[in-house]
Amino acid sequence: MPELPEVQTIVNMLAPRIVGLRIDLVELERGDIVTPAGFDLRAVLQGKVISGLIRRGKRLVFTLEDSNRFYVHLGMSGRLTMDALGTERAKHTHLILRFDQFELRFRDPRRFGGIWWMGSAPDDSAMGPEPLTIGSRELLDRLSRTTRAIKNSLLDQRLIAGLGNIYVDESLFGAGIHPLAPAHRLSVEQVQRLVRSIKATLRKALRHRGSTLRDYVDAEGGAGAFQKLHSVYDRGGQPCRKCGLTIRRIVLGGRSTCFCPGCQPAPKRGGGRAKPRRPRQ
DNA sequence: GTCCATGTTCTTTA
DNA sequence: CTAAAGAACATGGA
Repeated sequence: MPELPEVQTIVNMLAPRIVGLRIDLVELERGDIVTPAGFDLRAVLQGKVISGLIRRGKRLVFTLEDSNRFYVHLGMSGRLTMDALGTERAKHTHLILRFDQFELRFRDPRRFGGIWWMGSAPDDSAMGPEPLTIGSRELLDRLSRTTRAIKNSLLDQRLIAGLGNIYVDESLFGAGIHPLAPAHRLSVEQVQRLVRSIKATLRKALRHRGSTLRDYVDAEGGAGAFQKLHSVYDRGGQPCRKCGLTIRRIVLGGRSTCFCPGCQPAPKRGGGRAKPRRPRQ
């Protein structure tokens, strides 16, 4: 469900409210949402002060006063909301952090999300660079190493972190690039347009507090509004807002993919740039 | 009953 | 061996 704009919206609302607060009580209703398995979250969280909250990719990374960290990933159906004490807890609420004036609830019916304990170790995850600050040179370099379709490449969090199905489709539309175009065959100009489109798309989505298609809500339970402005995502069969042709929906890597056949012409066969560089050992 | 869903990871195939 | 494609995970809504 939540991609970079949705996760950032939650962080923006949450951080000023919880940084500096002490976790008075930890209630873990389902232990199996915690990684590593069997880890005693209450033992390391209860009584601690939260000293920081940032977004990295699609993760919400919490720092404690003792420099230990953990992150929440919302998966497909996860929600992280601030709720009044004593109010009814919705089904599938798996973790509650109680503060003095309210509580933070993690709810996730499908349980693709969860809590990951990071401890104090440096972040050695293989996550790719942030899309809002990546340079076109760096993206070009990364794309040049894979023959996969650009759509699949941009969904790979190790290549670039934070984009999901919605914002990849929207960004490719903005750049006029067909989702099936092989990543390593994109021209320098195409990658420059792509980086500009990714940043413009994400910034605009952030201004509208993300996209709500079914599950996403912000930290106060409110919906986003960017779904009303989507150019292609979830618009298969409808007319393109730019050229009027019918938006097409195909399946790529098991994910629905929407694009405009007029604005995003099919990739040329052959030609293009050199073969992908084999990573040197 | 069927199909589909904003994501990630493990397994299988080439 | 590696890279890429496919399947699996769990629940709910149309």
